Amino acid sequence: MIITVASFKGGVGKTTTAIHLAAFLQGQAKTLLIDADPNRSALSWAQRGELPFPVVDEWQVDQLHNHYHHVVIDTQARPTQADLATLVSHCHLLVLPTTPDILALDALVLTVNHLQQLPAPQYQILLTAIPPHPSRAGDEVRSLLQSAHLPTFARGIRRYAAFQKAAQAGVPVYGIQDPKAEAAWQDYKAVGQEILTRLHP
Amino acid sequence: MIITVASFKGGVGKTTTAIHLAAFLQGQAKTLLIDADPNRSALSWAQRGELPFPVVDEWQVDQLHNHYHHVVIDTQARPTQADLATLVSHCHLLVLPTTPDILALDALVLTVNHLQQLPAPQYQILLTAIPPHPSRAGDEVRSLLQSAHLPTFARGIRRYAAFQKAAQAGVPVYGIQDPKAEAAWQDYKAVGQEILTRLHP
Amino acid sequence: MIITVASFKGGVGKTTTAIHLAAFLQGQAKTLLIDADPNRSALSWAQRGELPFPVVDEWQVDQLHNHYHHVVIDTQARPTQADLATLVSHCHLLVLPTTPDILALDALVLTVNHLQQLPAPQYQILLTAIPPHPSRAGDEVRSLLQSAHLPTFARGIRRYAAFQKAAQAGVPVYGIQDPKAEAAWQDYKAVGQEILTRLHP
Amino acid sequence: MIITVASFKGGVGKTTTAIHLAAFLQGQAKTLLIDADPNRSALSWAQRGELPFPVVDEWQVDQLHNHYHHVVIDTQARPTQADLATLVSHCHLLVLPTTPDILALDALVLTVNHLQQLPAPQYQILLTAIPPHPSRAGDEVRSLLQSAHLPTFARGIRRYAAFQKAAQAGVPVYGIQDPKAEAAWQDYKAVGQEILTRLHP
DNA sequence: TGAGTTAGAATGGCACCACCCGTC
DNA sequence: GACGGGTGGTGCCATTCTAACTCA
Repeated sequence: MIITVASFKGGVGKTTTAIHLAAFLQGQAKTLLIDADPNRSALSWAQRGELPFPVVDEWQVDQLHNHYHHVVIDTQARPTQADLATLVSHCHLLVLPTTPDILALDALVLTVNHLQQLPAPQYQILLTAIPPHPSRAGDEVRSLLQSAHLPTFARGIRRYAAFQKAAQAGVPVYGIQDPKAEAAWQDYKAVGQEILTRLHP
Repeated sequence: MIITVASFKGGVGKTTTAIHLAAFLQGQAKTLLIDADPNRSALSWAQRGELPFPVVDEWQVDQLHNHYHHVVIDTQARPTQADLATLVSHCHLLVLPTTPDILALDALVLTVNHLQQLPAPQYQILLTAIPPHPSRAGDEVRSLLQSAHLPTFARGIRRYAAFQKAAQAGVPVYGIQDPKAEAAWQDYKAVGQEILTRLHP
Repeated sequence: MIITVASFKGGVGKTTTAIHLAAFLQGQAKTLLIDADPNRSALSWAQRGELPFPVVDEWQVDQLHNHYHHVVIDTQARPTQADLATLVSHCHLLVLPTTPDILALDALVLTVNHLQQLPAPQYQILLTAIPPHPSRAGDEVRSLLQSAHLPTFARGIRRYAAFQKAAQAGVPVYGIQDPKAEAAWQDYKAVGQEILTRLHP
Repeated sequence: MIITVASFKGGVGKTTTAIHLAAFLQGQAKTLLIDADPNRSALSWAQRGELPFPVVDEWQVDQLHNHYHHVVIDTQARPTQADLATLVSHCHLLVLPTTPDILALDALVLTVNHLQQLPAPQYQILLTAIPPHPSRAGDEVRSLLQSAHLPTFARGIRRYAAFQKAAQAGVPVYGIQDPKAEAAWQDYKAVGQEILTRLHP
């Protein structure tokens, strides 16, 4: 199973999402994370600590990826139209993380417009960095997306300082000392479940 | 005076910074904002409401920019090394917004490394989206940057929902109804002052 | 029903206990609190704000107390042996608040020794200001008291800043703005229940 | 030098203060602690373990106290006006421990009112059982006392479980095994220093 | 090898702040 | 429109338990 994570805009938790989806899938079967983002964020995350799956850059892929059951790809931000077509055609699901704010939604709309010109694109939008109650930004954006009939994960990822600590420590969020680490990990586990039920009903 | 805003990573408040620095400079003299980001975030911000200065894309620049005293340029994310050289050589100050988190700092280091290979680059780092007390992420990252002798604005921009509302309303942050709108605007005004005293001591 | 609150040692929550037991009983029937402590703590508590029952000093009692169903008496600290005998013989239950520390227990032992020389004294010990987990001071002292066959309330009162705020505001603890106000009140409600089931089985 | 410790209200650390001031003074010269509190808390403290100075009750005083350079007296709680006059006139300094809460302050005000009717009373207020950060109860009460021009020790005594352990073990706080024992002892040492500089400038 | 010492995990109370939603 | 209640995230501290580590 190949999961690609992409977004037009940076800073929306693309790398965090790739890492934690890979961590979830690793719980099911051998998983590989390919860091195709020129910033090499996922690689430096892995370098600072230890992740339960290997992380490689896109040049090391050929000799490896048929040893793995699942592959998660962290792509560069702002893919071109052509890039998008390639991405979509080579994966089972394209995950589009976005924060619940106007600027990110703007960029999301551009991406989706491009996607919908492709034949039967498999993609799903993931709301990330959702601010805590009483902000309703998360709910508002979700219902907005749903009313636009855009495929969105039912579960979103809340904004927790635990994710920052995890990035700093170089581990998945469940590996750090934080009162909200468990809740943060549950969010990604729920999203991982949604992916599994979508692709293997 | 030409101010360029750039960053390797998206989602760090690049567009917000460009808009509010332009709003500040407009208070001194006629100012133009050039939106050179392919996402056209600044343009869509302007389109949703009204900004006190004109916003144009990079193709409309030639016939305009000598009518203006100040020009702020919102560049695309992830400029190449060559792009950076061009940006730096054509402006009086390069502003590098960054959020106080590891992933953004990673990208910042790449940018700065590139910059320091250029002759006498004029740039300054701006901390944005600083989480509220009791988080000390802002202070920690600032002292980290200072201990690395990187030029950093003394004032940072705090994370306020008011900025989201401003983006949605298409106005600068002082133009919206929000208890923290004033504080948010003060942050950018202080940064604008720092720029003025740096460039016109 | 007449409840007397007494202790050899001050600072163990005697006044707080008297006030909150009266507040609980007021929920059942008309209740009067008599402040017989020379420090007049209960009266000054009532004066700072508003309590749901009247508070009077011991000189105002005669003309009043037959209008009330329940009477709670806050006595002075360090009653003499003779005082104790009088107290016990004129109430249905003597409540002895004590904090879970050695110095308070010392004083408690003196009180209890005196009490046990009286015929069939009705009294029960209430643990107050119990420090939070992981301190086990509360549990340790409770089992110590039980192993000495001293009648002790099953529920203790935990140490919460909410009680201080309540004293300052002049209201019962449920009347203030504090995240732990509800838990604090539940403690006293449970103790009140224990009293009711003891006296009206 | 004769130091008397008194308070209208119990449970504010009167005995703990007397013991630790005596322990401090013992470091300067031979010191005697007179336990005049009917609860005999200091005596039972001494009995449970070993203190570096003798503790006697008020009946054993006559034949002893001229052998000692310093004498600390732990008085009973709630002295009458007459008691207070006697206490003040027979000591060099009256130390009034109080916890930073409204009920204790109430009692303190009564004491101070009585004191100020005496000629040139030498007394100083000591804040005890100060709750830890982030509570600011200690600071608030101290500035309140200072704004009322009441003589207050600059250093307060923080609330530490170490004091309970010390009482249980029958030793001064520095004699027990506890991570905060040293900090607790420093608090009293600082207060002792303040006394010395006040009385022997 | 055993005992004392220290380092870290876990827990809970607390204050602060940002945010939304009522009321006045 | 300002103000207060309510909610939730975050950091900090005190405390205890456990585990590792040192020293005799």
